[in-house]
Amino acid sequence: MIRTRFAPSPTGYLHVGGLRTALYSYLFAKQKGGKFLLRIEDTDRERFVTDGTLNILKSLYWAGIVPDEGAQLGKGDTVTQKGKHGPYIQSERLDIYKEYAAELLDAGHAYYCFCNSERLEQLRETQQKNKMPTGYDGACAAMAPAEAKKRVAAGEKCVVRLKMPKDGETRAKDLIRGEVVFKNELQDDFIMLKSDGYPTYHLASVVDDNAMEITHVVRGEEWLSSLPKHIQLYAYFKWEIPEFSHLPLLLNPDKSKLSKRQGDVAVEDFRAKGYLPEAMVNFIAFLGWNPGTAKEMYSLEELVKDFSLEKVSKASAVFNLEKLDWYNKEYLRQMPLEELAKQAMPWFEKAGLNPSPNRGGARGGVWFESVLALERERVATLSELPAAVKFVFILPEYEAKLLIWRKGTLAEALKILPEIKDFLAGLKKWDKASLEIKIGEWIKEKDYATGSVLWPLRVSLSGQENSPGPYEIAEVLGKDESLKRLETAIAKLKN
RNA sequence: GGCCUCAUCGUCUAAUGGUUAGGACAUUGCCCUUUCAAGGCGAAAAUACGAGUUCGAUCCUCGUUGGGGCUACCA
Repeated sequence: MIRTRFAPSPTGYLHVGGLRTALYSYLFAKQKGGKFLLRIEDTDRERFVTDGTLNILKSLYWAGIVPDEGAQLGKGDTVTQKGKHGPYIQSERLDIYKEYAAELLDAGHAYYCFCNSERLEQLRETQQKNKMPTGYDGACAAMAPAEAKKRVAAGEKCVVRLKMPKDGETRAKDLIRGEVVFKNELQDDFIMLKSDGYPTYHLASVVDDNAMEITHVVRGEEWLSSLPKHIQLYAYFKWEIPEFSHLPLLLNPDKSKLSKRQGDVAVEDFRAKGYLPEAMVNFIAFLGWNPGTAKEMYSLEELVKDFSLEKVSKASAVFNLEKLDWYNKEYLRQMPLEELAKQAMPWFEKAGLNPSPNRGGARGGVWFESVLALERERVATLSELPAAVKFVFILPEYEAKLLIWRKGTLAEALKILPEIKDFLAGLKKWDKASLEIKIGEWIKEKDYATGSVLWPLRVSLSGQENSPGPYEIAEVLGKDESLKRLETAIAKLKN
């Protein structure tokens, strides 16, 4: 049984890079009929953020990535846990890490270290100055275990370091990169248990991945350098080593490391901007992976079918929003109107536009859908929708000269607008299709240039230079409102 | 500085030891058209550089350059 995990730290929000890591991990597990779990790595008490876990959970669920096991989003926005390998929150597993650390201590694979940060800092400085590789010099490794124990018992502050072999090399397999080789002489004895009793990432993640029976570790490339540490831990514990996949990182448009300074990096920011989860997932999935076919639109289900870790590219990818906009537009167009109305509703409330005014007669709630249909193909995000259709709710202020077609004249507009208004007033059927036919016939009969009628008509109805066509606007506005707006336009021209 | 790692159009990427180096987004031209959007048909745009292997390298090897990661009692 394949088991993968996503193991974020609750330091605030879910990063888009994290979303991709979670996604790839999820896709791989689902494709193989395995399980995807969520573990919370909250071993850094300084960076801990209270609602961090909740925020991550919300973003993950929003994207449709729901863990089978581990931390879950519970009712009423709470964090719950599910599964037999728990707890899945590392701060609740402190005793477990201590036990394993003790085991390594007893076996002589680890030792207490009493060096203070001043000494370590100085050591690092000298090493840098002498162009030496930096790292702990192993000073405390020489201390007799009995003495070390005595000092610990006396309450002296200390950490626990792992003894790393200093000769030969460590070879590891990575599903994306192939074999990776590290020289052991460069490996220093790293800290696995901090002086506050919390484990570092290295110890905690290895212990947990083993305890939670993780078969495939999918994580960011920033972990590649510490892979030898983890391999050594597995070796000392005599545990089976999982398969590793280190994903390439995401970059800013200037190719620097993706940062908050150069734009949004939190998944919740994109959600707040009105991006759809389908678009976000599709876009993120294609940053570093593609099926090798021309197929661009992929639902989460389709990704589960076609995704493959081996096809993930090795090079880091620029996080370029232009394509996200395109994806979002596409999904906005594909979405059933009823669903769009549901999702757009909060945005209209926020904009102070009442989405269900007593308009459109018997059509009632369907009216809102027809309003959205007007502009859905012209906006990139949900958040742009209210402003785009505001003209339906409130006729914008506009200059009289806007009513004059670029190939027409004031006199012409002044002549045609009242005529078309009278003609429309006599019509019985008021839907887009019949309006289009009737008005078309009328124009032909009168032998007017199409634009000389449609332009002023459209501007009268929308009050805008750019807008959807006059027939569809007229249908949405209804006959009374349409005629009223024509009246207004004519009055404007006469002034 | 040291170590690890990566390198195809502006961006995401496809491809093979022999191709007109393909697609998508973005840009742009034309068409459609009352405007905008959409749509249709086009255009421009890349194998970082230098050696080597080879009849032939974008592809294999080495080097250079450039980017990124790590180098924390952060993850």
